[in-house]
Amino acid sequence: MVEQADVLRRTPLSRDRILRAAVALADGTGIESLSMRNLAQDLGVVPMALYKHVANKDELLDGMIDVVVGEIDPPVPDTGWKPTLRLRILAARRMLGRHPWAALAIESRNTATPGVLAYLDSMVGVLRAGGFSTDLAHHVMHAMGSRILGFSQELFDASRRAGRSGATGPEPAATFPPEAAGRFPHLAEIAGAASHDGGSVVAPGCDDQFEFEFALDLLLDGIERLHRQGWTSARHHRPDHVVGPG
Amino acid sequence: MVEQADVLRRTPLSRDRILRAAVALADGTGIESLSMRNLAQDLGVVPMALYKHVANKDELLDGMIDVVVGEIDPPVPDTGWKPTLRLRILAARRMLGRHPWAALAIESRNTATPGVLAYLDSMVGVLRAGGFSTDLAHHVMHAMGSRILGFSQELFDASRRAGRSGATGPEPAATFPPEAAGRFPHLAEIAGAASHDGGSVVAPGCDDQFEFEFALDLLLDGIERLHRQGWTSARHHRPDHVVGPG
DNA sequence: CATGGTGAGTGTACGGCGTACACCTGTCAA
DNA sequence: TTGACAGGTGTACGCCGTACACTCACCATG
Repeated sequence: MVEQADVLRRTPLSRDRILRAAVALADGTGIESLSMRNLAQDLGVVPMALYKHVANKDELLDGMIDVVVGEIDPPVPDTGWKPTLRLRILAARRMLGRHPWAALAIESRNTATPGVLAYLDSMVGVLRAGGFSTDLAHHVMHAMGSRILGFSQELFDASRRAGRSGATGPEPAATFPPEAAGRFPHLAEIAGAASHDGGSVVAPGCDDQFEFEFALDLLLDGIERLHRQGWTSARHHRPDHVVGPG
Repeated sequence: MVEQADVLRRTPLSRDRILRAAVALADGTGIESLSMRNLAQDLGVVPMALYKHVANKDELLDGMIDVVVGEIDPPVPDTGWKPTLRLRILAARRMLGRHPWAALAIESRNTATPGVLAYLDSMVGVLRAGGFSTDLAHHVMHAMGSRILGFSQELFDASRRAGRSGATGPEPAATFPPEAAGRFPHLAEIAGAASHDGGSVVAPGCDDQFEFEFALDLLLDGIERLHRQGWTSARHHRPDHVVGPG
C-alpha cells in the first residue's frame, strides 16, 4: 500500500499524465467536478504542482480536448466524400459517447485547439478531394457546424448532462415532465410519436442514434444535391439576404 | 443622489426585477461575470436578499432564459409552414444577437424551461398545421435541434464569446491564427473562400447571416422534400441502423 | 569532491464564488 | 397592543483558481 502510493508519488508528473488523468476524472465524475484540487489529489500531488505543466485550467481543458479529438478514428479511404464524411462523423459521435463532457467543453472554448483544427482541416480535404469548390466547401463546413464533430445539436442532450456519465437510464423523460403534457399538447403528441412501428424497438423513448443519422443524412443529401448542381454562392448571395440553396 | 439611491433601495425587490437586472447584467458584461454578488450590487441589495425570490442560481438562469425566449416574435400567420418556421427562427436568431449569452446558457441547462417548451410546442404546431405527421414532425424537431431556437450551431461562434458583447470587431480571425495556415492548408484555402464575388460585400470575413440562412434553407428544403414524399420512419427505421432520409 | 544553478513539487494565502443559517425590522391583521 | 410574517441583512463555511515564496533533489561544472 505505502509502497504503491510511494511509486505513484515517485512517478514524475508530466503534461501527458495530467491530461490523461483529467480526461479520466471528467469521464468518471463529470466536467463540473473537475477541479485542479481534485485532479491533483487523483495524481497524489499538491494542486500547485499541476501549474508546472499546464498554464492554467483553460489550457488544461484545451489539452483534454485535443486528447479526445485525437481519439477519433482517422478517415477511411472510401469510394467518395459522402461515405467518408459520414463514417468519420459517426466515429466522432462514438468518441463523444465515451467522453460526454467533451461537447460542452469544446463549445465553451472560444478558440480552436490544434487538434480540432487538424480534424476540421482533414474534413475539408475530403470535400475538396470529392470535387467541391472552395466556395461550396466553405459554406458546407459552416452548415455542418458542430455536427461535423459528431455533436447531436439537440437542445436537451441526455448524454450532455454534466453529472455522472453512464447509466443515465432512469429518467428518459426528465426534460419533459408529464404534468406539462396538458400545457404543451403538440409536444405531448410528438413525444410518443417515435413509434418506430417498423422495427423491434424496445424503449418507449426515441432512438438517439436514429435521430442523429436521420439529421446527418438529411444534411448530407442536401449537400450532395448542391454539389451535383454546381451550386455557387455568386448566384445566391445578395446584400439583402435573399439567400439559400433554393 | 442619495435620494435616487434611496428610491432604488426602497423599490421592493421582486422576481421580475431580479430577472430583468440579471439579463441586463449578462448582456452587458457576459454571463461569466454574472454572480449573485454582482447582481445584488446592481440592485442595491445584499446578495442573500435575492434568495427570497429565486431558489438558487440555477433557477435564476432558468428564469432569465424564459425572459429572453419570451422576447422572440410570435409566429406570423403565413402561407405555409416553411416561411412561418423560417421567419420565426430568424426572429429567434435576432434575440440571440441581443443576448449572446443565452445560447450557452440554454445548452448548459439539463432541463427545459416552460418558456422553451412553449416555444417548441408552437413550432411543432406549425408543422402539424402544415400537414406533417406526428412521426415526421418528431424527427424533424430532432433534426433541427437547437437551430430551431436560432442557434448558429457553429463550432466557434464569435457571438458566443463570453466576454463583452457588442463591438467584437477587431479580430475576426481569432479562431484561426495566421501562423497555423501552413499546417492546415485546406482550412487556409477555405478561409478566404467566402469570396462573395457576386455581391457588394465589404468585410473579408464571412457573412454570419448568410451562413446561417444557407444552413437553415438547406435543412428546410430537405424537410420539405421528405414531407412531399410522404416520408415515414416505418420504411427506414431498422435495428441495424440502416437509416436516413435516403 | 565541492558548488551553485535549475526545475519540480510544496505551503500558504488571497479574493472570489454559491449559499446555509440566524437575525433584524417594518407592516399589518386580530 | 400584539404577534406573526415576509423581506432584507450579516456572518460564516467550504469550495474554487492561482500568485508567490519556499524547499530540495539533481546535475554540470570547477
